[in-house]
Amino acid sequence: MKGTNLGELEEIVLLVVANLYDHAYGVAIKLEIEEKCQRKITISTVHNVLQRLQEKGFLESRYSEPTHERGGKRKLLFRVTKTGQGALAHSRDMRESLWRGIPGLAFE
Amino acid sequence: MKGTNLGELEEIVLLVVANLYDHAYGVAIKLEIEEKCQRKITISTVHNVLQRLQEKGFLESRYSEPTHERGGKRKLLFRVTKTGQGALAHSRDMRESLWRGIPGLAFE
DNA sequence: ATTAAATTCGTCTTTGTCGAATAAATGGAA
DNA sequence: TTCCATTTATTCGACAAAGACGAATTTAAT
Repeated sequence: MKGTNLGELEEIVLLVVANLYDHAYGVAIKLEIEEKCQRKITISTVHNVLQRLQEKGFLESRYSEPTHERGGKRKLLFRVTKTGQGALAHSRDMRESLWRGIPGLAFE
Repeated sequence: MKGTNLGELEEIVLLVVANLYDHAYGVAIKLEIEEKCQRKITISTVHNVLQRLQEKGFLESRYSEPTHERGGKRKLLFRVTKTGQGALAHSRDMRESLWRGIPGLAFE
């Protein structure tokens, strides 16, 4: 499977990065996941996934300037690549088609 | 994550079982995945996932009668439980809300 | 017996998860 | 003004869960 597919958490992280647009970095992503997905997650888990997604070519990153505040070191900002957008769309389309194929009786 | 969450493949298998309604067993599920998801998968992978989904309470199973054909041994037929339906719906709703939250600029 | 359809077993890779270590910036105290 | 405690962030190292496959086993028909 290596490289091509999106894991369950990987997909969520990708979507959340897109949601945060210009402000997607570790802590913000962690908080957004916990709020929008009702799910606890640690910051190291988030960073781990971010790194793998970048290696797969689904994310790219750049450093921000340090912020003028206590401990405000530079952040690693992420953005979804075209490839990443494609993977997300593919995954969504596939699932939508599966949902459409479910006969009424199956869920009664 | 154990028990509660749906892995990427687990979700697909669950949806495919729902698609196949009364005819969901190993081989049929494998073929349906390959056709609908454009993705190669072996029969043992399918069975492995089916078993895990059953242990999690998302699937239930029963044996069919042997079919009257060469080597036609009884099939293990699967059906999505109420719990499974709930997990699928939850997963879908969460992703839909994330998609809605993506600002136009993010994907330009 | 041989062949065919199906499921189970054992093993390995990839993803998911976390705690602890490290890095960089600020604000005070000596 | 130099150091150190504190704060915000990322990286490292280890392990658990999920994904994947080949080989073995079971059961039925020829």
